[in-house]
Amino acid sequence: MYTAFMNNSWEIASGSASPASRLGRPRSERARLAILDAAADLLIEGGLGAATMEAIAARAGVSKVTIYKWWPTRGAVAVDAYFHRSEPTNTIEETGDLARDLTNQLAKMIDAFAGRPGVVMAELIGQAQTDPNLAETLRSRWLKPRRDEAAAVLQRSIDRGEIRPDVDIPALMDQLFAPIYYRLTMQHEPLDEKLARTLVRTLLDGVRL
Amino acid sequence: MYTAFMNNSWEIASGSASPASRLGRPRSERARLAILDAAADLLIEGGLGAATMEAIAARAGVSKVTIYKWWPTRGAVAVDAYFHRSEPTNTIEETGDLARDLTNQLAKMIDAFAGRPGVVMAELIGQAQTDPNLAETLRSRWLKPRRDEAAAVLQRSIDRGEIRPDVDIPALMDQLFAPIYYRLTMQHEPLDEKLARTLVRTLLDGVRL
Amino acid sequence: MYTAFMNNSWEIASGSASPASRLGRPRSERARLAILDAAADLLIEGGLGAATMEAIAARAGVSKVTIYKWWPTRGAVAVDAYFHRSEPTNTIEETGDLARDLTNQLAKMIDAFAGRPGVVMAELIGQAQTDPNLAETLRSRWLKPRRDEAAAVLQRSIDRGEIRPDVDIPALMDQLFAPIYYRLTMQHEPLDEKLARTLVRTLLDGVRL
Amino acid sequence: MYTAFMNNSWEIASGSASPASRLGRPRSERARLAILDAAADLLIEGGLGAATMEAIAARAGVSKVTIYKWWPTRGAVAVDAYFHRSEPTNTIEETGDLARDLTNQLAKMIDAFAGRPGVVMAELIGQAQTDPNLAETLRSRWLKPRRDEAAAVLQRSIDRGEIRPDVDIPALMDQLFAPIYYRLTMQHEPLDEKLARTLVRTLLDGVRL
DNA sequence: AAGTAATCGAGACGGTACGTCCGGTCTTCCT
DNA sequence: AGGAAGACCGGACGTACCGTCTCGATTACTT
Repeated sequence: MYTAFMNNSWEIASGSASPASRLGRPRSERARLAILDAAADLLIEGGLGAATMEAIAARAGVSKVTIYKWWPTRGAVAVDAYFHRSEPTNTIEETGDLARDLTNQLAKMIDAFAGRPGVVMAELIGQAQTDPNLAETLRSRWLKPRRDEAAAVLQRSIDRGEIRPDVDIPALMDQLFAPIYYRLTMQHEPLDEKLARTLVRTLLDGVRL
Repeated sequence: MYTAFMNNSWEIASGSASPASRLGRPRSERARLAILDAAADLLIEGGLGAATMEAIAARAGVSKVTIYKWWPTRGAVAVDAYFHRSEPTNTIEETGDLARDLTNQLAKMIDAFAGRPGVVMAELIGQAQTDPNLAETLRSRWLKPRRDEAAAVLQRSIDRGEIRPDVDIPALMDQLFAPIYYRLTMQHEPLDEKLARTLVRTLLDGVRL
Repeated sequence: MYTAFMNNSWEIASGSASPASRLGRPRSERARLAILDAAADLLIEGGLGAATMEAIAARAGVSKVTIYKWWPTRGAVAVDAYFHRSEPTNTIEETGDLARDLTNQLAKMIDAFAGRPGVVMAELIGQAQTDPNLAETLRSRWLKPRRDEAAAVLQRSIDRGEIRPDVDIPALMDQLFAPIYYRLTMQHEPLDEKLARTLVRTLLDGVRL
Repeated sequence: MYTAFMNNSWEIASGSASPASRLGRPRSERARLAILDAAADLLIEGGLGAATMEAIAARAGVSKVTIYKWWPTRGAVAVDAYFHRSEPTNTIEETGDLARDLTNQLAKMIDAFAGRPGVVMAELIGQAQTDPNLAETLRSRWLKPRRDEAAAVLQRSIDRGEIRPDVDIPALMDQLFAPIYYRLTMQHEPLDEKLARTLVRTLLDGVRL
């Protein structure tokens, strides 16, 4: 688990780090940012294939060892770089209208996957198939927050008595989110915002006459 | 497009081979099978990472050039090897009970993804993110046949007047199949046959009270 | 020994070939010439390195097997091709003036080694270091005729009483010819016709005061 | 020019190494020697053909990249390995007797070319026909020192008034040394020490009655 | 005319080595 | 102790030729 690395900023920010960490030369924040920026640039320009450890090190003006010191695999640097650039946009305002709120969240995600960032996310997911650390990071830092948020919206709707109380919430989440990732990775159908409305409507009302 | 390579058996079987193809030493069927078997074995044993061109060549007792002659990338060999082992099982009997038929098909797919073959498929999907040929082959040889079959089942149900005639069939297909691939690749929830029933039920009836 | 192959033209010309050779399809003279021409062209254009069996076959419009049928190594084809283009020029007129006759022969050889043919000969000699067949062919078809001719000139001079009768003729031949090959292959000094005069003069008169 | 590589030991020995060269991990002397030893062994055992980059790397327990880092071609490694084993023996004592001194030097060279080392040298010369770097190295590190030494001996003899002062010294050098290389590479006559005496005698006194 | 035999083109094949790339690890000195 | 520089081993890559091997087609001579 290298999620610890993600918390570095936090550890550094907090003044009361463990006494052991106060020995020797402190970690260079300059190097950390240079690495993340270099990796992010490479990801955007040439995808995951271009973001080799060597290329990142060269571009960041940093030695390879420094990268390995803080991130175990190239996938780890890549996710961090991805979030370094695009994390902020993940909260959503809730109106109380279930269909509208869910549609909004899906549309926001579809929008975030347009263009290069979508390609990069697809490649990260691809890489995660052979990199368990990367998979775990994607789950905990990307998927879970979004699922939790939607699940909360749904739960509140259940509480309001709009939804059958016996539903399988994780399965519902999948029926909402999975098609987006599926189209992102398989490219068999276009990934546009119309999809958001269709998914929510079918989920709520079904297709049976 | 290397899908042409997949059709070799078909092309050869059909009597109308191009006259040019009768010149020179014919392709060695022995080598073709040895390659596919070696690749399939390696995939099962060690995943896509183990199915190196060199390893396949060594195990098949074949030269690397012979592989490159017929498949452009290791992904290409891998899909062919995957299908070489597992293609037959894809048709489904139709009973006329929509829910039952769809559930059966999903359950069959979930079953096919249990164990090593599921891991391999996940890795193939992962690899497809950086290998457009592989992506295209997966779409045309794996996804499409299954989607087409389910779509036909759904269409007949529409014709029988059981389903709203204005539904977005591709989106429905995604709401059925995508969660399976999503759980296969992201591993955030278990992929078991209970999921099949839940997906179909929600799709047909919705969750609204 | 593939010197037999060199005699092919002779064998073909002579009507009374061995009875065994009269069975089956006769050797294609067209292919033989196409091969030699292709090889010679490649030698001139890109040296021995360019005259691969595959390149020769492709350029001659001939299958590789046909070449291997008649020549065992690429060196063999190369010498034959070299002679195919440049053999005629090797006889010399004798005037009876020893110094003049020897100088003429050396000068002629130096001239033959100017430009690309010299480079090709150097490469053939180079290749002969690891190809015994090629070495033997060079000795018997190139070196020996020239040495024999010069040796005969020298012998007649001995008979005329101009030269010490106890000389080591092979060593004399080497002291005349070797410097030319040495400069051709080592390139440490220019290979020009002035060298011919110097070599002959020193050989005849020595350098002692 | 990779002769620079040959001088590494010298450059390192000299105290004035460039400041840049003190950065990073220093070159591994262990690897350098392992490579040269492995190459020399392979040369002796199987000639230049056996001294592939892969074989050298495997035998030296070194990666191919490390070899390519310091030597551009296999010829380059081969010469270095050759000299690594046999360089020391090249100086000669001078007695003041011209014939004797020259004969001694030639005999020493003939002796050095007996057995496997002679074969290897012949192959190096052969390879040099298509490898300009190798050719240059042979000239500067092998031929030139020996020619310079003999030329100095000759010059002193001229100074003593024993030899015609107008002689073409390079041509004389060739008439002495070339026959040895010629017999080494063409194998048309035996290369024994008797040749040394014959060459010197003819050079000094000529053959004219 | 049918049969026999060798040749030829095309091109697939196993094999060896090539020169390169990247991953991870290491060693050195500098800060 | 952290970091930049960079050398190092290992493994795989994709390519070039080699020499061998099928094929089917052609071209003679022999019955």
